[in-house]
Amino acid sequence: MDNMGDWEQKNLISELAQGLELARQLQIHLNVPSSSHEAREFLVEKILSSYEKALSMLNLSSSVSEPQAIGGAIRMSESPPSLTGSPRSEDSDRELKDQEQRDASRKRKTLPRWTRQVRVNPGVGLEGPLDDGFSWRKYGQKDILGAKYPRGYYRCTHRNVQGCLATKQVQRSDEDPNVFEITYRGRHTCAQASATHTVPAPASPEKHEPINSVNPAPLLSHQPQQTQQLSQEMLLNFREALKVQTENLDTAHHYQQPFPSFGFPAAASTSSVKVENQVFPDSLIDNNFVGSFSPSFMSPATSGTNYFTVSPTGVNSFGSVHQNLQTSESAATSTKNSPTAALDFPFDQDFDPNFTFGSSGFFP
DNA sequence: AGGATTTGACCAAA
DNA sequence: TTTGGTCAAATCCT
Repeated sequence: MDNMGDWEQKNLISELAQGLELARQLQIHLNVPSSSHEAREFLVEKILSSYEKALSMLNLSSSVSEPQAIGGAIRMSESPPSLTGSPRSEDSDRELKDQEQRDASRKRKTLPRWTRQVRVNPGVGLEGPLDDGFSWRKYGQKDILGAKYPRGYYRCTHRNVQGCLATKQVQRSDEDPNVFEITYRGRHTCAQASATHTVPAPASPEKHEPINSVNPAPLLSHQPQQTQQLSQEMLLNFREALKVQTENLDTAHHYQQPFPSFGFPAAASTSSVKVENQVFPDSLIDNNFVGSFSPSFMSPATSGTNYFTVSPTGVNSFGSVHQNLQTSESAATSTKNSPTAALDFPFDQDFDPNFTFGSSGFFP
């Protein structure tokens, strides 16, 4: 991206101003014994997210790793240029196939990737699918050598139409089935992403997605097409349920990457996110506390790990109930429901906070 | 009917 | 040659 647009600049200023205001509020709260711990926590989170968001804005405006890759070296071969989304013809398809694959490979190398680990608490039933605001479509599943569970591959639903190259891989941990490693690649360039950031669309409260694929019972039903944003109400609830504990707040040095989106299991009571490859801003949880819808960022865990826990209560707030638990482990390739759960999270979309958690069969 | 998911095959990187 | 990632036809679900 080039320069920051006016609106971006305004957003940045507004974000910083908000952070300031929140800090003041926090100060007030600190002096008021009656103020609840939770309220303070919210404020802290909100502040962190405001600043993180501001940083990311700055970062995005100057850095471009992904976009560049996309537009430059990589070229979009994906789909036909047409934005209509019309499927390409078979013939041309064939012809393009080779090249596309090659390009894809190149992309593989070029696009930034980052991994997060999300822990889901089994306790509650399941997770509902939360949407991160992005729509993901599963395009493959593969058994990975040495891994107990298959890895699910997801790409942005708008790939063909808008050339959005964002993809993610969801791998359930062998050791702890409640932990999912989500690897994101590429930043969302689709309208959805931008739309999200700018204006949080009203989300449809129901976007629940089935979360897992591995459940014995195919319950899922909804598809990821959902809309992306959570309603404010949901966000609030969610937020309340979430507690972010940041261990390292260094904000990292760079927020260069887009945020991954990960889905969150609804049921999860707790989830921890860890950024492994560098620098990502991790932010995450948004707090909608003050009305801003902006997603918030958690702290980047630079080296650390960010955990965010979702209390069961929170889960309930989402209300999504998908109980699809499958245990599919063995089924290596069978994925049943896709996890595309997108949660619209309050994550910032600017960053691409997409968080979708696809669960492909992960939950027990 | 349209769109998403499943799943075996294909391809490239390691 | 092996393994991971993607494609795409078949199938499933709304």
